[in-house]
Amino acid sequence: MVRTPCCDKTGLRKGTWTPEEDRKLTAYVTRYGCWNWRQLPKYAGLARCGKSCRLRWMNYLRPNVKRGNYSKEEEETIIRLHESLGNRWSAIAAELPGRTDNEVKNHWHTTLKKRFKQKPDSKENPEKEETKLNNNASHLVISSPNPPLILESSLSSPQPASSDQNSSSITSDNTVESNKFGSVSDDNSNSNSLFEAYEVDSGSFWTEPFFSDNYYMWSDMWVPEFQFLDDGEILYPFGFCDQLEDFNL
DNA sequence: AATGTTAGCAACCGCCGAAGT
DNA sequence: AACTTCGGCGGTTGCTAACAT
Repeated sequence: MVRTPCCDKTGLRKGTWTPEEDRKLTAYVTRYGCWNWRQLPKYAGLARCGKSCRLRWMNYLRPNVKRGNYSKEEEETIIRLHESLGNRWSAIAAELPGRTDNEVKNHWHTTLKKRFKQKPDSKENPEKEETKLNNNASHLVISSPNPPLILESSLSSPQPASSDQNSSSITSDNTVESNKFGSVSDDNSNSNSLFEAYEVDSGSFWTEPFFSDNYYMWSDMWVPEFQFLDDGEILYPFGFCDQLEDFNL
């Protein structure tokens, strides 16, 4: 079987993303969604392979991606799930709202593994114990922790991570389940609040991100005035959500 | 201050399974 | 059934800032 290479070796950029590339990708995905990652860079005006765009969006640009220090609870969750699941980083990350598999993996390798090694009774590469995987369902039931955990299987499209404010996650069957981190914060001052407000108002944003009648018109697409801050945060413009609704997104 | 080493993280690579043709 | 395409995943690499000498 011959597979086409994921990257055209000629003319495609590699390496660190520039703010301009971030802006283009964010603007495009925000408006049109990720209808086809391989085709997307062409329409978004990016000299990147689709995989690179997907990775950048999922791990960095996507709204609600939580960055910065891990809480004690998050670290304990990673350690506990790693004991149960092994290196199934996407499944572990699914239990940590806002964290990506890449970030969880990095944190494990850079921090937690060393700490883990210091404990003589810890298992470095534990067998995957008693994981029951239902191939048809979206839930993975782990019977070792008590109470049993129900993990979402990896989602195929950009899924808004649950907000810190409501400490809940949206399951694939559109039910909302509270997560075990529990504490509800009243702090609405963080920079994600604008986007989160939009998510609440428009459930179709992630499920109907693409309208086919003019998706090809990237050259005249509306590009909001994003501000990319030094720490990686993105400030969405005032009225951004209203404008999205005007586009029937 | 200069150089070497380490840690942390962003990004790439290659493989796999699912879905489509 | 065979092949192709795509999204997703985990392993790995390479860059850079921080730290040590």
